[in-house]
Amino acid sequence: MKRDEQATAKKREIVQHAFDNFYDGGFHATGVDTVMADSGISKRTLYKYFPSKEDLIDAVLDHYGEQIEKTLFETVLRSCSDPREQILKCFDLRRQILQDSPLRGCLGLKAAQEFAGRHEALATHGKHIAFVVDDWFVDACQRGRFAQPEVLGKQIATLFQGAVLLSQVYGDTSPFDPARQAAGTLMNEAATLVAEA
Amino acid sequence: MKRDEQATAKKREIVQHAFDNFYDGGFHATGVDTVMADSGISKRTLYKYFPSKEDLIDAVLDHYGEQIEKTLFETVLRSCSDPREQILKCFDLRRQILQDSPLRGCLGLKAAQEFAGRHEALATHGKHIAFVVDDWFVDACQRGRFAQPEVLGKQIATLFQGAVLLSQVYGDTSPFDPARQAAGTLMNEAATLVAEA
DNA sequence: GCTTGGGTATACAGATCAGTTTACACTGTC
DNA sequence: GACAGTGTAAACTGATCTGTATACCCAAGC
Repeated sequence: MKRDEQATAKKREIVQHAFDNFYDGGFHATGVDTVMADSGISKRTLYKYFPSKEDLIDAVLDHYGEQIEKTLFETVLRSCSDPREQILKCFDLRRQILQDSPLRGCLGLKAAQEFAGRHEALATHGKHIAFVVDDWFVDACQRGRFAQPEVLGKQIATLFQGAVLLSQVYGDTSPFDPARQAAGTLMNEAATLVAEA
Repeated sequence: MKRDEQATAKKREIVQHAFDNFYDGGFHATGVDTVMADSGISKRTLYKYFPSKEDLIDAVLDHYGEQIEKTLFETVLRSCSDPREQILKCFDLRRQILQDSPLRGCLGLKAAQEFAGRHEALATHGKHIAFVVDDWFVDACQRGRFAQPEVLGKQIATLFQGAVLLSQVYGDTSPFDPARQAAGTLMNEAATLVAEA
């Protein structure tokens, strides 16, 4: 393996471990030593790739954002073309991703919570992911030609984020059942309104 | 003022300040020194009333739980008798409580997030408040004789908690608008199902 | 008026954590 | 085979945080 390939591979590996460590233990409460021990790398190497803990957290949030955008939304867009089905599939796929570790919630919101008023750059980075989710559902509702797509999109996004959150509280993904069903009901209602008009 | 009265008053005062400090800054990231400085008390006094930071956090969570149960739910129950109106009023009142500081989210969920896998007692205490919210909405839906009250109650609770959460992200309480509206739509639908049966 | 409980101020111990530095080992390239 | 780049291991600095201990102050109650 070439030097630069090795470097990016190592970097990815560190981010992957840090991702799990921060996700499970929180950003403040998890020390860089934990990440080091878990990744099996020395402190010097860690600080070579990531000049500060802040940089590492930033990379972890990027990784999470990509997971949401690529693994969730892009997969859903490829799987079917009907916006209504896409929205419901979003609930199913998010639930599946969360299945193995339902206690973790949303890392973006976790960052937004922990860094609010303390480190605005990282808080904003975390919030950005929540905005992406909101926007995606609004966009899907517009493509589906529902009545009041902005309102409906935000309603579904609220159900979606609420289900992720409550999965953390309940320790399982059962909150996705009523949330997904509610999304369906709201879409039916919005479709009826359009048909009547 | 008698000694014991003074003592409980002082304790309440400390809890009130600690409540704001932890709410704004997080439990891990906020030191007892911050609480001391903000309350204007010495470290010795703090540790006389609360033998450890854990005890202080526990008292703060109790305070928050009481605020939710008394200031929110009991007030709503007194204000009107129709369960449907009570549920909608819940959204309005929660929004009003959050109005001055919409960035804070739910303290119970904050505790559940921060202490998950690190301090189970406090994590459970935080989660308990979320369960209370869930149960209250399910109970209200049962009193309202809606179809599938358990499902509807959990759907409304998901919207409610999601709105609190997204208010934090958006920095204002605007997410309550679509969430409240969605709760109304879902209740209409459930009432129609009952009427048809 | 003296004691006693409650208070402040502050220094301190012990732990933890971010980040730096030093010393040393391995490996691909010329 | 020398060398530069990359890695580990580990000691160390300085800051921060929880919790304790010491010394002193004030006001209520007998």
